[in-house]
Amino acid sequence: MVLPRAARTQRRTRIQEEKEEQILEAALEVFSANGFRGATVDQIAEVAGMSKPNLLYYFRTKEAMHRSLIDRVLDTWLDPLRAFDAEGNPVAEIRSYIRRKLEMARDFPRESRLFANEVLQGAPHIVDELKGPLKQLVDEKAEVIRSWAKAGKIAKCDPYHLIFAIWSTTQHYADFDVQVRAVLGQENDGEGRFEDAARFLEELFVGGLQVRE
Amino acid sequence: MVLPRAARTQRRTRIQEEKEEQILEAALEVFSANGFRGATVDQIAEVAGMSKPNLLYYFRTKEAMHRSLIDRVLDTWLDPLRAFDAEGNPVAEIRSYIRRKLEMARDFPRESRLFANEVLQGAPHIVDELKGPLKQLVDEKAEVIRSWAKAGKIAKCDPYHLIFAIWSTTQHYADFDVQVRAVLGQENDGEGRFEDAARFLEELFVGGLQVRE
DNA sequence: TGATAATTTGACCGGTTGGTAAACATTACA
DNA sequence: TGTAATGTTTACCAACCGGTCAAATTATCA
Repeated sequence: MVLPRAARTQRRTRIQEEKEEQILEAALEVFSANGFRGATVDQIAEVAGMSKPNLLYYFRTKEAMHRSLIDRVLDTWLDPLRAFDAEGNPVAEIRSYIRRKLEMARDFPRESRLFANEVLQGAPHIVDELKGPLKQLVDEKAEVIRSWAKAGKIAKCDPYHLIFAIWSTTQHYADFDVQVRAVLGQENDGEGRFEDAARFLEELFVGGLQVRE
Repeated sequence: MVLPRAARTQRRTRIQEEKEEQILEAALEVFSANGFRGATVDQIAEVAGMSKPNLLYYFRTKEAMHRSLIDRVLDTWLDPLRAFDAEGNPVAEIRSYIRRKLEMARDFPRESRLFANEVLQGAPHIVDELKGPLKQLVDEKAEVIRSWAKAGKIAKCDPYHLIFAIWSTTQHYADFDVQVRAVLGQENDGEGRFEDAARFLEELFVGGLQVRE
């Protein structure tokens, strides 16, 4: 029988497992570098090392690949924010949130760019997720930040814009990597750059959120 | 004669002037929303209100339109940074730089997204400009910031990462607009949001750069 | 081992896309 | 006003793209 993947029963073959992983890896590579429209199925197939019809045997459409990737990324992407602990020390929590986000930008730049591509072009596939689960999570954590400010543990500030600022500054190193490299030059291209960025951002946010008169 | 636009003599017709403007306006709309690959010439022609061959009479290729736009944007985009004055008051200079960048994100979001799309996908058309003119300008201004830090007027910090942080936080409101809107909700959608962002960012950077023991 | 299900491939299809050719229309200007 | 240059349109093309199909190959397991 030649049932499409989605319609098959629970049990997944070893080959299915492997090939789907292979495909998603290739799709991530291609989508993140070219956007949804800019990526071609042939290209993904080539990177995945298989023929196009073979690829389409596992994912019936280009959209299906993309959705599968987006869902996976969206979920793990928010882990650092979920880890934000209301009971912890505010400054330490913010500091570690920044560092974790920055590590993700360093270790998973393709995932960041996949997401950036999507949002930049109006987030046609994920508006609902943004307005639903994402907003809900941010609302919740914003309340935590607000309570810290109220208790005088950090400066009074708009928690939403604080979160946006952390997102944008950290993801910048993945999404605008080419620009960052171009401006900084070849020297200091590896771990040093990451540490410089981490140090700067931590001081910026910790200093900027210090309670002042 | 039917010479292509680029090969014509100096003098440009009134019609050329008008139509090229019309086309670039349409191209900006379409490119910024869909990326280079995602945009189609037909789409641009429709938005510009003319037939595709007519459009291609003014810009011989899709690339030519894109390049023309990118060149224009790249130039005006750096104006705020050029205005950075070594002689001015450091805190005031940084504050006004942030505000100006944020105003650009508000007033020219399409230009910001055009640029973001380009860089996100590896900046294939503008790597040279990034490594050349852009790097040079940033190097120059970084030196100014470093001198301020040395003179004890602001906290010691990596000037490059400071500039990246200002770029990313401000442009975020143009590039990730959909996400920002989704998280903040409909209420407070207009000028208020802009003012909130401006106030937050100014305090963040001014506070973060304050000289401390 | 053999039969059945799962996997892989080459050939192909209809729609879209960037771009062209050439005829037609309009404008500028002597 | 006449005419040459400029501007516009219709019809079209070759390449590409997402996806299908049926036949061939390989894996699974009774």
